[in-house]
Amino acid sequence: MDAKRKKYLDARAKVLKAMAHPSRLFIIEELEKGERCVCELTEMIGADVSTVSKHLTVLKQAGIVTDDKRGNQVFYQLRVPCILNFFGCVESVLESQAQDHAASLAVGR
Amino acid sequence: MDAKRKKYLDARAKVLKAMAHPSRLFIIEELEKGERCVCELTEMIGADVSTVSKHLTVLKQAGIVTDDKRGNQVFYQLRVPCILNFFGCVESVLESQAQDHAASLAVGR
DNA sequence: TAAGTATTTGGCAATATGGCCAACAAGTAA
DNA sequence: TTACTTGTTGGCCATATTGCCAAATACTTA
Repeated sequence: MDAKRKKYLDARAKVLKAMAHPSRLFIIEELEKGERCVCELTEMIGADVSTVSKHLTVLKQAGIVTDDKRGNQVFYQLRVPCILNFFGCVESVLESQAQDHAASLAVGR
Repeated sequence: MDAKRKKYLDARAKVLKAMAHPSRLFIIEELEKGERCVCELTEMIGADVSTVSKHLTVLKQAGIVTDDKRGNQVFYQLRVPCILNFFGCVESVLESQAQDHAASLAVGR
């Protein structure tokens, strides 16, 4: 694997890694509906504000969201609108797992 | 966030997490072309066989690949053919980052 | 059976992640 | 100014990840 290929893979892995956490997926899905301030997301997630803020930093550094401070609050928004189409394939993976599980139950394994 | 939503997010995060590593992305891209044995992947990645084997275990447990032992060798294949379409959006994120970077250079920031 | 090849597993060390609390920064309002 | 609200940052701890080596397992072939 040459250096160019490695760089390509590193960049893509970084974006996926930023998405690969339940709270961060939640944030992404929520921002699909429109911008949200940190306090709203914190309320919905039910973790400490500092925790949510750090998740948002991860998403921002990965280039997935941008922020906009207005008065007291900071509003986050999705930077790339397609981000959720992205999940069609994750669904397929999950569905095929479910099928396997059903099949193994039927066979009695 | 209710229990059902949490379960949904956990399942999707798990699949993304399994993909979020350069060597595992490499494996996924390589398997798009057809099945490969562990020794071929190891050769291409240039890490220890045991390391590659563990990456494959991660992908298998996430439901992304399946394995098939034939004789001495174990061949891995993608379980879900769409897995690479999946990357259109990652590309968008990376491109928008690149644009920002170019813009900030132009402005002299 | 003995030796060789392919792969997985266990163990360990280094590093990264996630989440909480406390402290700080910035804005608003009394 | 003082007090309050919203967010971010630093510190700390528990846990997870990654990667290597060594050992074990499974097949094949001499």
